[in-house]
Amino acid sequence: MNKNQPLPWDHPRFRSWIAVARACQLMQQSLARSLADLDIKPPHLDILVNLYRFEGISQQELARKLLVGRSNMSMLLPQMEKRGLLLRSDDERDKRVLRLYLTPEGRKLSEEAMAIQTGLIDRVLSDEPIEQCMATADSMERIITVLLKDLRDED
Amino acid sequence: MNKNQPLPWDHPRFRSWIAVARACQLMQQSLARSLADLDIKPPHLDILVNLYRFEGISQQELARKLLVGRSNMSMLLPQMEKRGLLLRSDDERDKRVLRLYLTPEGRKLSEEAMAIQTGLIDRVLSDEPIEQCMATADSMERIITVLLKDLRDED
DNA sequence: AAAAGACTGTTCAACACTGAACAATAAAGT
DNA sequence: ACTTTATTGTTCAGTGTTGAACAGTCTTTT
Repeated sequence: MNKNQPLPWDHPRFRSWIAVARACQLMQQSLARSLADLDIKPPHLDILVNLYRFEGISQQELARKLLVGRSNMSMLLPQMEKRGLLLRSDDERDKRVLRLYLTPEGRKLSEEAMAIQTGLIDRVLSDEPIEQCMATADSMERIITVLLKDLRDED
Repeated sequence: MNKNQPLPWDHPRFRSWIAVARACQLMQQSLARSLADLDIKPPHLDILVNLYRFEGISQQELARKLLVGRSNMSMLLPQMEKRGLLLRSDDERDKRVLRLYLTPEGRKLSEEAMAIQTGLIDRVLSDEPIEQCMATADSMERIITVLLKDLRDED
């Protein structure tokens, strides 16, 4: 029976991925706590970071980058807009889309939040050699490519 | 300004971790689709795998392993019990705890689900050299240790 | 032009997860 | 023995996320 169905935890790639998933889950929880001081949660941070980097992005593009549904953005963004963190302005060329911009206040909060995130990552990864980090990054980017390709093929 | 606040994406460990998180998110979504055939979701799989491995575990211990709240188990387990996948039997030494056991049906479903998960991981990671996988696993396990220590220190 | 199809953002009902309050039980302190 | 403190599992209200249905706008086809 163990011949027909070898136990997954004897499988190196399986073990390896389980560790990745667990680490991610824990990091997410830790990040959530660290961000509580700024009164935002990880999803808000993801939004802020992407607006910081890609000014004028649309809600749709943002949702795609974050791998979430459009409806999710429709819930979070107005709430962040009311809080004065960002602006949603009509695109004149295409009246369907809303283009997103950080306010100065949003930009400031983004920087604080990114500092917290970077600090956390730095502290937790401080024992990992930099070459190992880069090698892992390369691996993960290849994996992301494969998975994104899967995703597109299913439509 | 870039001196005072260097942009995170120029920071190797940051970039590296973002890639890890993204890969995880995508893998989770892909797994959810693959599991749909068996009519279960990733949280159910996590439960099944742990019951498969640690027979007679309590709900509390299970929740701790999965890094979720006890209330979560109180929601999912009765529902899986009704489906005939597992049994919750009283512990005689301590009448507070419920000990969890897979039924034969649950065991069968677990094996099918694990086969699906292993297959997915294998396919997606097939291009990654095995040594790289092991090195990443070591990294991640160190990271997990650090984060779990954090978690304990906060109580 | 007109019609058909595609795309963007919104709404809503369904479901998932959490943390706090709770009841039952066990363990420790007095 | 009795009281206090801890632990286990449950319930519930609050919050987050999703996918489907929808209205408004563009694009393509005819």
